[in-house]
Amino acid sequence: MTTQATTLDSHQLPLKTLILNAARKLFAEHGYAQVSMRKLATTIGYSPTTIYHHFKDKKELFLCLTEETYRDFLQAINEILSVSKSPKDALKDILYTFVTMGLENPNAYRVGFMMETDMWIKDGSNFEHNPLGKTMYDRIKSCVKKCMPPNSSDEDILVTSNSVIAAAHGLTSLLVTYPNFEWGPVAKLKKQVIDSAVDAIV
Amino acid sequence: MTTQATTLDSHQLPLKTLILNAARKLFAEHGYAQVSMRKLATTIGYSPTTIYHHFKDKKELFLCLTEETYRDFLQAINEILSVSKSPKDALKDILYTFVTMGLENPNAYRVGFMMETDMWIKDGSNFEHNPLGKTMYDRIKSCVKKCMPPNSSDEDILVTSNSVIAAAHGLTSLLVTYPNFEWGPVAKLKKQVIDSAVDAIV
DNA sequence: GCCTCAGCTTAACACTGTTAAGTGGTGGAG
DNA sequence: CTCCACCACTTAACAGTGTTAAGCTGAGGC
Repeated sequence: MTTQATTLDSHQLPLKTLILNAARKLFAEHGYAQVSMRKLATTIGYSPTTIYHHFKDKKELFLCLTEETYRDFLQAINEILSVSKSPKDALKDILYTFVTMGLENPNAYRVGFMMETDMWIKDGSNFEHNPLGKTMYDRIKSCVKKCMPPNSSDEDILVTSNSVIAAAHGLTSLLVTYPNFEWGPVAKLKKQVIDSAVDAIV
Repeated sequence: MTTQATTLDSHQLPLKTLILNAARKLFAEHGYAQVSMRKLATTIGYSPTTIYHHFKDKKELFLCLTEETYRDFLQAINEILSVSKSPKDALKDILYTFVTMGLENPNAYRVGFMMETDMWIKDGSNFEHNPLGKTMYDRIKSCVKKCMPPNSSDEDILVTSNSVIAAAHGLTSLLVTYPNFEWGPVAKLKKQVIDSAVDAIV
């Protein structure tokens, strides 16, 4: 560990982050399935096997990028929450930022929120299993709670929170999946989707 | 064409539909990437090459199934519209059915509405390029239009229609992607998402 | 009986993720 | 200075993928 760091730092850059940077770029440009370990290896100028010395397999490499996505989203949410506003305004802000960040970084969004990793990665590693992902979800939920009457049941809070998230996610995933469709003015769309979801809260 | 039909009908079943049936089942069970042409071939008792005599490649096979999905959804929508109701009730019905059908047939939904086929299938074959998919979309849009004031602008109609669709799609895709997450009572969730989206229409 | 031809198969190509085994050079010990 | 250990890295291979060129086979028409 320490020896590795010294050896590599003296040269240029930890190989692990070099791999991650290249992978992020390639995945974002071509998509997960289109990037082979060999291609990734040649773009960084190493043999394929070298990657396997830093990541168990292609999935783990992919999950490292997922982790980063969750971290970014969570940080954005925390920043919004740190600036005190009315709960509804904060919630709208969060959702708006969520959608905006997703559209700015479509591949990160896909990786973090649109891939049923359980299907191919047996040991479950979705947002629901990731601490950062879960924290993110809980932040939104507790913000929704603050928008609701104090005597609301847990079930109502859960359902309302999930409804609001579903609306925001629906918009983002549609725009990310079909970017060329005639969606109309995106800003208006964002506003309408988020407002109608949040304003529907009793 | 005709000779093929006679030859095969005399035996049992057109090979093409036999392939489609097997593929639909396998894709639904294991997912697109997990089903190889060889596996598909062995389950129907033929050599892999035989499949290529009926479908240009794996993508085309996949797109045939997509087509079926759109057909099913469109038919359901048409049936709802044929029973005359208030536009808002019809719209809610349509969205509710849309979500329900998606949850009942997750893999068909994924195939039809969650895969950015443009990314891997160059000659564009998403719902936006598919006549049935487009018709489906237009049916919903015209139903939304009927829910709005008669003097609404085209842009408003477009945005409102897309907002409503985003909400329904968001819920469906979330439940399909993360079926094991604690979503709360699904029926309630469906109702809340759809009602708040539709009732937000001015 | 022979020819045609459709339906199907065999065998191969170029790729994929992944790993066992090996290489080469640098750092430290004697 | 020599030798050894170790570690970053590579080569070569395995088993699997989508796909296709070429060949087989057996039934129908002349």
